[in-house]
Amino acid sequence: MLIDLSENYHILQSHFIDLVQKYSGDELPKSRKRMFEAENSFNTHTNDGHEDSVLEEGGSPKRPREIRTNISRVHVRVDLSDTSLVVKDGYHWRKYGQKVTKDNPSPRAYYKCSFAPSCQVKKKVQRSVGDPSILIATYEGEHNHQHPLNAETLVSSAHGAASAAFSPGLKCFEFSSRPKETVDFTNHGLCAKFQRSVSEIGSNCIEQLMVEQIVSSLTRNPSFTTALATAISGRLLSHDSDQKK
DNA sequence: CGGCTTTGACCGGCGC
DNA sequence: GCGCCGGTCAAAGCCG
Repeated sequence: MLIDLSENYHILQSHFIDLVQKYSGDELPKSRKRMFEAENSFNTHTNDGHEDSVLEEGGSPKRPREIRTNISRVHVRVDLSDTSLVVKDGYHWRKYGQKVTKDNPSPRAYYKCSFAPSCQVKKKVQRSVGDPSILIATYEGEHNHQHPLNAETLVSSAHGAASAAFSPGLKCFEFSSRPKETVDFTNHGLCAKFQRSVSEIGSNCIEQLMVEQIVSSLTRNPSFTTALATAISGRLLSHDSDQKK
């Protein structure tokens, strides 16, 4: 399992590097290119917790900027008449700003997690330029507390995009890498219903992406690998002692 | 009264 | 150095 996890991680990493190289040319407008690079640099740290950026390896060494972690994006379909920039994901957010950005006529709202004072997770919510009925929520960082509504679910252990995917109240989740694939979360019930929704859509691709997201999240989490290694070694030790008996 | 939203001001990074 | 722009701050206002 560990080998599989590790291989999947490296496959994902090489795919990502390919994408970065593909889009690092002059195809994007300068402002968007900058945004693209900044956002991707947040996603390119290694699974041992170091913040080495793939872009920094090949790019300019100057700019020892703050590198934020665990960027994930959630797309939520809302009523067009609903002008509030609110994405209900179960967490408690405090709005601290709103701004109209250059590349989008609809304002962008800025939120901080207010459930725990020490939690530094931020969220940006803005309507999609192409489809105003879709709200794009960008999450930065990871919560250092359990989910307020369903601490018993995967949410408390999965990170980043995966935790966003399992958050309750979402009407729709969209993988950032595949903008056209959406999963209906209108009904409550989380994982079981999520799996049912996936099968209803009949797309193995979505399931595969989900698995990849979770694998990526778990392999990034050092405590998960430590716990897994401890569990395996404990099981082997007990198996040894059983055999000796 | 406390928590939240609104909104103009301010700050810092980046390109020219 | 200057201007643009995204992100953040903080005072004022709103609401339960």
